Amino acid sequence: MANQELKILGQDGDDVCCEGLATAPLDEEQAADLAKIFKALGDPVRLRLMSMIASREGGEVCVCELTPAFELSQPTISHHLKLLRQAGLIDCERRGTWVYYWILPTALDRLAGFLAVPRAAKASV
Amino acid sequence: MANQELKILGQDGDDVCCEGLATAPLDEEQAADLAKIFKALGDPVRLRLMSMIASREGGEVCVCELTPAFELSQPTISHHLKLLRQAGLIDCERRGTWVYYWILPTALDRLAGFLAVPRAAKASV
DNA sequence: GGCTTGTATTGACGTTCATTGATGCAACCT
DNA sequence: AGGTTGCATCAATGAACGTCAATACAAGCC
Repeated sequence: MANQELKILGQDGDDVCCEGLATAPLDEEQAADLAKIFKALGDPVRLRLMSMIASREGGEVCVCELTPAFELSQPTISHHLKLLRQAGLIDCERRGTWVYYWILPTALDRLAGFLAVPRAAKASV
Repeated sequence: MANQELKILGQDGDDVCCEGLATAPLDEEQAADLAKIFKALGDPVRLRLMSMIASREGGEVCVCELTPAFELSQPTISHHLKLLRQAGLIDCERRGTWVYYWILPTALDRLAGFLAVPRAAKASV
């Protein structure tokens, strides 16, 4: 269950993580990889899921606590969780009857680093 | 031309920018606002446009330099630039015949700050 | 004025996405 | 074994998205 996420930025080979948005123009492959992750965050339900999980004391949340927070069907929440997992943003584990999700902070850190604009590029504002 | 972007995070009123992803669960409105911005970044063409503009010496790029970098029609590039502008990520100005685009670093900084996960939430990894 | 070049907008089309009800699978309980 | 609960997958549908050709608009040039 934990081995389904996509190959993520700079896991090996080309290293997207350490290059900022402003260091050099992205090539098509880098852009496609990153776009998948941003797209995963580009939905209000998924952003709320992320924040619900990330802000959780202990770092883990049971699906049974996430689903009732939305006025959406259970399959829909399950679908969004799957997309976040495929983007490498969260992971999960089954423990008995319940499934627990947690954030993968490394992915978030890489995104944050990617977005941080070096001072040079800020001069024009 | 410069006054069309959406009302952005924490421009006034509710302040999304200073709350991290992990500080508290997002409410629906905050999530919807942020999702628009992440969605704007969730396309490879738009990410490449962003990096081409951001990595540009001087911080400004003419559309006439962006369009030929893609195997896409000129209206398509124009459409993507419009979406980025509506998300508050870039702005533009017409100077004579040409239109120049530049990055709005504040928006990127806010996103980066939002994604930076506090140490507490990282313990579980 | 009319012509040319650069950019934005419109309208249409095919694809992808979010959502749901129905169903399947896993784990517990009696 | 049978029943129940938690979660994932499937198949279908309507909405949103990316793309383009055609067109419109803006600015410079003749």
